[in-house]
Amino acid sequence: METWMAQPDLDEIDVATVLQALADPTRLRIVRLLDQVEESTCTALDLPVKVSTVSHHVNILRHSGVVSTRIDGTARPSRLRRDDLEHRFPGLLSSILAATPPCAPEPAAPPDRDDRGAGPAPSARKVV
Amino acid sequence: METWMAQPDLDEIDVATVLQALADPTRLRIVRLLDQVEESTCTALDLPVKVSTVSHHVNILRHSGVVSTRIDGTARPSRLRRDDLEHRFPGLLSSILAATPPCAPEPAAPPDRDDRGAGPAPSARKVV
DNA sequence: CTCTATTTACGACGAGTATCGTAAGAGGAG
DNA sequence: CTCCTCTTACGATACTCGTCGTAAATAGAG
Repeated sequence: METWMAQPDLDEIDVATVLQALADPTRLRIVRLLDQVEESTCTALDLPVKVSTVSHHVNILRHSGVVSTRIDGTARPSRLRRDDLEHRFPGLLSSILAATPPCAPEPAAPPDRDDRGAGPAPSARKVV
Repeated sequence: METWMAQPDLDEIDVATVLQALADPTRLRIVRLLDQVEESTCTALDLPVKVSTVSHHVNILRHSGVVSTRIDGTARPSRLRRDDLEHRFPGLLSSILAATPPCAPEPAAPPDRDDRGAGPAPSARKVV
């Protein structure tokens, strides 16, 4: 039987907390990496910060409900809670991952350019 | 001809900047209010902070690309850039607004400090 | 048992920022 | 014109938080 670390239940996930968790660049990068490798430990993640800092960020991501962490001996591999987040906030995580250019290998065609319908066009208006 | 304040162009909107803008509770509340009233000035928004602070937050929201501000005499009514955001990050803003109840109580984050718990598997994920 | 590798808890420090009060522009009313 | 309201720019302050180094806890290997 696999053991997991404590994490918020599905209906306990707060959108404000999730946004706060995803607001940090390092944490957003962790989410991007986990989107690619599916599962990884703190030391395996290639990040420009120390491992203790990575552990701190993964904790925040888990407490916010973004990732879940499994206990495997001394290792703590984490993965994205894709289905949970998609069920709770449909389209949120997917749009964030799709819109992230730096490490995204362009999986599919970018969003079609349907020439905005009613959006403000700053260039066509007087801007102060 | 309407005059608008400077704002980032559609393809200049960065998802990390947007997430950082939406991470603040006061700004998220502003977004919620603008979702209901469609357009409002800083003084008209009912918020527990001073007007100068509201203006500061609206500036951040505009620079991140979340809202656009019109110049109407001395007034500066702002509104959500719904179509732009939907076009750039499909499903992001809508999922956030859908997950945020209009009169939601302040989410006091429960101090779930049970990190090393190695507790039972989360009920949402049945593990072996 | 000892030894080592992995992870996290704990302070501590520094940068970023949310908030405020005040004051200065800007535009409408009289 | 003057007066008033709305908005924002500017410091100043307090506080959150991202980062680090160190140490403790855990589990596997020898």
